Amino acid sequence: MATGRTHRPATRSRGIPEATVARLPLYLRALTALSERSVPTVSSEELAAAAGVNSAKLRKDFSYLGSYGTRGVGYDVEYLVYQISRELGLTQDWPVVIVGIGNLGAALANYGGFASRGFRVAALIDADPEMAGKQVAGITVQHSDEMERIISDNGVSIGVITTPPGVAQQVCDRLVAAGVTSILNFAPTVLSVPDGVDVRKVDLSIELQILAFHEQRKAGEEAANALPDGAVPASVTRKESADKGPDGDVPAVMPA
Amino acid sequence: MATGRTHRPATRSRGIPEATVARLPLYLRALTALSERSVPTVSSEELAAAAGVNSAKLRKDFSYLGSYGTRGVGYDVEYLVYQISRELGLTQDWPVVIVGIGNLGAALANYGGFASRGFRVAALIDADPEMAGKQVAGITVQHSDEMERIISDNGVSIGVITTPPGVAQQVCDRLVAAGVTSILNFAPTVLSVPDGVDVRKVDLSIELQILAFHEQRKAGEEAANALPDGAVPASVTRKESADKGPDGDVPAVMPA
DNA sequence: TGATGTGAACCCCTTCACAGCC
DNA sequence: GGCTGTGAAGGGGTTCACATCA
Repeated sequence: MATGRTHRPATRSRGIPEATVARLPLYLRALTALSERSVPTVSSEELAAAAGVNSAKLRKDFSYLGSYGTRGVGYDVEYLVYQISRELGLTQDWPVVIVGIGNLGAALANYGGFASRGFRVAALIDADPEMAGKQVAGITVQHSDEMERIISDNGVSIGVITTPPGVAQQVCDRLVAAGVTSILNFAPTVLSVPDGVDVRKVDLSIELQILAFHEQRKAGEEAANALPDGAVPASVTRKESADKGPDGDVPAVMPA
Repeated sequence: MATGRTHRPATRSRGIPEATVARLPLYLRALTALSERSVPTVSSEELAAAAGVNSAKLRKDFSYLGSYGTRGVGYDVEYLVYQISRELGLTQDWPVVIVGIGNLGAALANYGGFASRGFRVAALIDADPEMAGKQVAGITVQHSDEMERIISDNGVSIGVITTPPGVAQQVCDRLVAAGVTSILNFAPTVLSVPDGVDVRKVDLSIELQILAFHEQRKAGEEAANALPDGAVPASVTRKESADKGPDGDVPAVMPA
């Protein structure tokens, strides 16, 4: 990077931007598809198109990992798959527990994409005694009482919370106390965790609301602007119109 | 804003930063909880804590909406709930269709948080003739053949895709052709859409991979770096260190 | 020749710190 | 006195554009 060194700046290691990390899985997926089609190399342009980003961004992202490409040629697909997998920590197996086996928890348990990439459902946990013992996705549901033992026995460091919002924080606390340091939260609640624990959230309702915001914009401004605040709610005429388009390409993320 | 005007800058309307829009649902949720407890006002500090952000950010966010607070006092809860709802377009009803009624689609259909906030499941659609006619979450599943008619008849502008990845793009194309301009994609695929159509994606696998990356960091480098691929991986000294901590509060989504 | 790797410009967002108002 | 609203500073991330090198 800074230096013109080619072979892995050695100590650069830290400092992969969070935004880049969030895109690595995207690149990996695109590369895996190419790999299955036995494509040997790709240019940044082609791969970027497949991943839905622009090529400059992709090259910059890869530059944080090292110089894995060949000028005038492109990137070796297999090699990149390996490097990104390694960077993401997917060369090892991550046991995961899912807590809260309702509709969503069961759906996730059945989700194939899990095992495909280094993740293994180590246990399904539910607070309902009725659920305990039942089979979901070929796995026997266990009662919450077992949570600490399960986590400890399996060395689980990643937990998925699919409980009702009311109990999400306490489930989270127990997971953390038992040794979990990464949590994927599907419950519509803000979780507070100690330093060193990562939380990512997935929230259907929030996503829909963001879409609604833009949708309203597209429909025309009359609606929202029509009423002098203190006043009465809208009527919202609506009428198509493309204009604004939040962004040419993709919506976006954001850090925390 | 720019001007010192107090009463709804009228034409300011556009220009709410995307990052702010993404947090409005969070504020709204916290405010709704306060409202249910009949709390009349909140300070930026309290509300920020409840929403998991810092107070400066919250005040800045609200400043894009207008001057809705009272210095020395705080914000009126009910008033803010209304203003944010209006801004997000939740004062109207948004009919939504869910395409792909497998485990996940069914789970979403059963998800309560839907109706609670201006969203209404107008239809469940599946390509499997076996599914058509079945009841899921109290709604009769309809066959894909009906898609265009359903969207048109109900004025649907938001679609949720929970199909297998292989058919997601074609489903997307049909939705868009039929008039849908906002899509929430749960399929692990990059969707391409024309300008003016918003896509947000929710991807379990990507979230887990991001967590794995950080998890690997916490665990120390030995593991992944141990193998000398094409050359030698890094040594990456690193040693715990809370430092970086992806963030204190909340993670996020990402574009398409 | 052609595509990578990257400094530098640019832009958006976050954070600070305090002026302004109740 | 207390808390909002906001210029200004600071950081990150994206994009540009080109030097670099197989």
